[in-house]
Amino acid sequence: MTKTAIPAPNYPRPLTTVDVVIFTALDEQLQVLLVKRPDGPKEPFPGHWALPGGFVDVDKDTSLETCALRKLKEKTGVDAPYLEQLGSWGSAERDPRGWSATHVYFALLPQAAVQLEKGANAAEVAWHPVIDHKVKPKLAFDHAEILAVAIERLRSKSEYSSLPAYLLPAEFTLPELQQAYEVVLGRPVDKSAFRTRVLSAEVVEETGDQRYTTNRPAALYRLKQPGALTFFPRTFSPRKD
Amino acid sequence: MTKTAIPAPNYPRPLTTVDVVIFTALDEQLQVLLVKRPDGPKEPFPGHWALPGGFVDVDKDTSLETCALRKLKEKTGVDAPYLEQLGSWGSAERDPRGWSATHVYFALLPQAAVQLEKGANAAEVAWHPVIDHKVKPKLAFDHAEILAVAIERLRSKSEYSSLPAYLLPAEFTLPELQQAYEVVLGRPVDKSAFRTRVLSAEVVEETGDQRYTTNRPAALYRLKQPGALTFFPRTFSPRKD
DNA sequence: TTAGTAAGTTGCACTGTAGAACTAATCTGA
DNA sequence: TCAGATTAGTTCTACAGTGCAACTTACTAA
Repeated sequence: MTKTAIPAPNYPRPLTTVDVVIFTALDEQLQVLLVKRPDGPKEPFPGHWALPGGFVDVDKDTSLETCALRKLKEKTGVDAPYLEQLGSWGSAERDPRGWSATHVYFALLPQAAVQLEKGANAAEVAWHPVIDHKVKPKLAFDHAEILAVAIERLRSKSEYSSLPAYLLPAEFTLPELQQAYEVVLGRPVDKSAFRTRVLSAEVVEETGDQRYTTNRPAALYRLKQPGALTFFPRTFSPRKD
Repeated sequence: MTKTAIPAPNYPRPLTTVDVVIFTALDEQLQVLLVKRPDGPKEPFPGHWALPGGFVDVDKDTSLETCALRKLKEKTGVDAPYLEQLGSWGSAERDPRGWSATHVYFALLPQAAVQLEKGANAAEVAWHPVIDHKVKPKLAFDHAEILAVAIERLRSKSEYSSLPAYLLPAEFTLPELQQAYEVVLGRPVDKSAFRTRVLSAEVVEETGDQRYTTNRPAALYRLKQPGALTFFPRTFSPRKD
């Protein structure tokens, strides 16, 4: 409490939680991080898979976003190169412990960066492939609905922005970036159109190095504005003036 | 409490509120509905203008969205033809009464439908023109930041969707719709490109009637899918197959 | 009947994409 | 050392959607 504090009215308060939808690209598939909920008679959805998250700690967390970053770091051990708010879900019924509202964030991670934390109070943590806007296991709470919205947001935003680049490490080749788009969008993308789009939008810049694999080497690029999204030109396109 | 209820952990809980950003077009300007906060020593931001909103009532409100609809109706007396979640803001500092999280919705209304409620517990309620992503008065809490995000969302979504149509009554002419876009986007829009866009995207359908004013009458249209958004074709355009 | 005004159409240049066919650089195995 | 396979990257053409300007149409008002 600060010294300017004003007493709050005494209404009953909903439970406040934060959940994070964490995406990565692995085995040429879009995958999402899930945790297994603990067993026990007083636990909601015991043994179900769920999105990582939990209660806001009004002492530890100064804001919803720092709370999301904390939960992300607890499960993956990394800071996400991209974190965005997805929305919030709240109702009397979604949690058997009472009226609850959850604030959902989604993050994109390069697979290489991640070392899943299985120690301590972390229950089982695993990547699950996203197939047809869903994962295989039945999820706890309303997390299946939340996940579907997250996937839809990721897909639609990838149609006109640099978002899928955050599934890759800081340096990548254009064919790798194209594949990230294809994994997210779930369809092939034309090579030449893709290259002109990305290069003319000035999304990336060359590092000067090349990646040598089994065939012709590919030029390496990095994002011009790491952490930010670049948008491709849209309709109602800008006038000349 | 339902009979399947599970006891909730005893953490201290943040305050939970819902705010609504209500837009309309009036006098060829984008305008937003604001309410004046009550005066009093135990009131935060006394006398400041603020977005309409307030605490979630865990007895009256079954979900965040019904709570938003309730607050909308309290201030305007109407059901909004369009309501969408904008996001949530939560931190230890944003409200002097303690750690609070607000869930923000935004709504679009035709001016004609609205009759501002000034009676009862409603304080002063008024439309304020949006100029340069801001309103004139200094707003309470972090509402200036929230409003800026709402305006930005409205603008960017209007670039590629039928969103501005919800600023108009159910029946409208194409020049009226074009003007709604111009008010929201803050720039002129080419007439012929606009018409081909709107008509080929099948956003609207003719009612068969015409609006007679002082000159050549204009054909009346209505939305083909009232309540839903239609999107214009975007980049990475669909393949032929 | 004519002038004025707003609704609606037409034609052309320009931009960005889809698609396919091409060239370039490397590795592998004979 | 050279041929074939493979992946990186380029070029060319057709086409769709837009920006812009000039045009036609339908009404009102004097």
